[in-house]
Amino acid sequence: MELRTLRYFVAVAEELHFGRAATRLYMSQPPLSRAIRQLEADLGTTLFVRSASGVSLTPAGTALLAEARKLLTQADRLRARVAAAAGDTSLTVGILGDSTDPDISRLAAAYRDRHPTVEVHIRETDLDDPTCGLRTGLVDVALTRGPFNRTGLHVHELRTDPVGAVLRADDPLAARKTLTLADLADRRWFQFPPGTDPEWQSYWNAGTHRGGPVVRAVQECLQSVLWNATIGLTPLTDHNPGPEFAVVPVVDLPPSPVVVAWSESTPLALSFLRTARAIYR
Amino acid sequence: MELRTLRYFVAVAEELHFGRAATRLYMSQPPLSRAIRQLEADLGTTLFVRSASGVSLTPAGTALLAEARKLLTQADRLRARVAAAAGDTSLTVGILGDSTDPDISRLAAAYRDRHPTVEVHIRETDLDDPTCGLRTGLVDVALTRGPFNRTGLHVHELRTDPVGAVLRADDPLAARKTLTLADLADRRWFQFPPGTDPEWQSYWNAGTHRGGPVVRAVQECLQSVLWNATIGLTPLTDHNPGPEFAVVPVVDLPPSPVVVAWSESTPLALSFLRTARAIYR
DNA sequence: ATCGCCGATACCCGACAGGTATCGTCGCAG
DNA sequence: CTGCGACGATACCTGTCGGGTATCGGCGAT
Repeated sequence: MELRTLRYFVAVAEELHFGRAATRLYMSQPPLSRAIRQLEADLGTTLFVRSASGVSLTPAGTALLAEARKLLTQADRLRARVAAAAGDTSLTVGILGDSTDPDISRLAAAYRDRHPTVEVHIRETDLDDPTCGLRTGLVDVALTRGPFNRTGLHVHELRTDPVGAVLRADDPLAARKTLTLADLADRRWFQFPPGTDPEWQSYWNAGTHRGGPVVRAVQECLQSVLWNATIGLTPLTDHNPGPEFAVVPVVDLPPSPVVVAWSESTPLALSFLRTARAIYR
Repeated sequence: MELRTLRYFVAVAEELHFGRAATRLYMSQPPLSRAIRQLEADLGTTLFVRSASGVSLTPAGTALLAEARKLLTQADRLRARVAAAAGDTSLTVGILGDSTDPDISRLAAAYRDRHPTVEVHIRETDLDDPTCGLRTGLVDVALTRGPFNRTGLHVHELRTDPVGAVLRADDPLAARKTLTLADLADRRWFQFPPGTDPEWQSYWNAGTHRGGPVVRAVQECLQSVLWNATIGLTPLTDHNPGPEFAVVPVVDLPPSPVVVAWSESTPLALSFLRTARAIYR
């Protein structure tokens, strides 16, 4: 019997529906069903009555619901007490300005939830510094994208996304299902400001130097796509930039990694890494 | 943060020594160290000060010790409440008379601990019924050895032990490191009473019928070794039968499985299986 | 200076928690 | 009564993680 299992149980007991509970828990239904069965085996008792007309609680299930809620809130209190005893502290997180990833808000919520007394400062940075100020000590931990020069930094890869080109919706290439670099060879790309990390710069310009406007932020990049014949590149997530744009996968670009980076392995930095891994699982 | 991790933490905090805590938890030291580090990362705080002169608690660790103890006792209470709501019930466990396995007492302790309100009945059975009365409904679940006729039964294998021959300490073969069936060909073996499960009988007589005394229990078998030139077979565990005997591995006998068997998959039977698997891990 | 204790590290492996695809069953509508 | 949709269960695959053994490194004691 673990706390995770009890959280699963509470979700099912509140929804009285395995599918909805699974959605709420950001997981699929079969492992949830299995976990509940295991909990039943663990406690030696049936907790739910599964019938075609729905799911309901047995007496033991009702008792468990009350007890599990108490236990889980006490577990939350435990976190708070330990954090208080550790002395309140603060953590500065750098994120890239382009991060429109919906998971980020989930991560922020989860981290504040697990570490309520830690003062979290968010620092958004321009596109020219993928380390978000890690080296200059401006931030303790960065949630960003690779690749960049990682000497002296710890880096953990969370996920990789394929990369696509951002085009105006009326661009002749916008209807294509996929693109290659050759299709984009005659377009102007954007440039990074001087001083930008070379690995990063080379990655987003696909290896060669392209004459185009200098951009510092995603918005500038998009504007540049709208007003010039400029190419924008963006990771392909399920987030869409807007109806006036089309995003088409570029098949011969390597995928772009989402990473957590930090320079000092303090417990707080590691705790951020930990919840990030849990969210991006 | 899971309950298991907190139990680990409490053990280390009480012993202030990773090695001793690991022993107490029936595990080895490295995974314990790792689990504590993960807990520290999870909470975002250092919990122990590791120095060559010993391990001590940080303020956060001290706070966690108190809180974790409370949480764990409440978790135990939760089990009890759910069991009470489920209505008290009873479970009859059959074990083979020969089970001198030290894990069995640990299993019994763990099961009573996890299911305090379940009335557990133990029924020891003779060597002639490896199912311990499962088929006749005398027991709900059996902790026994294979192989036996398993039609209509659910069987889960916990472990397999190699098999050895029990000899008098002054037997000429007693000094050997290993034996083969050929070495034992001229000895008399024991016989099982009529009605014994055929698979079981064939296994412990290594396939052929051997003329020898009929035995019903391990003690009879050992007496027979002492007083006749009879061969006894026994699984090789770290338990020793006594100084007047020698146990020598027989290399050409298949190993003997320790199993849990049950006929009705009731929650209580499954709960017994679950704790057995946890103990015999 | 060396030895020994003890926690950390490195590495391996089996178990398990997660996923997708599909099934079985029951209620309901036509 | 038959087809269909909803929903939990089952089957199966895969990556992660919790367990193990072997070994290292650092500090204290003799």
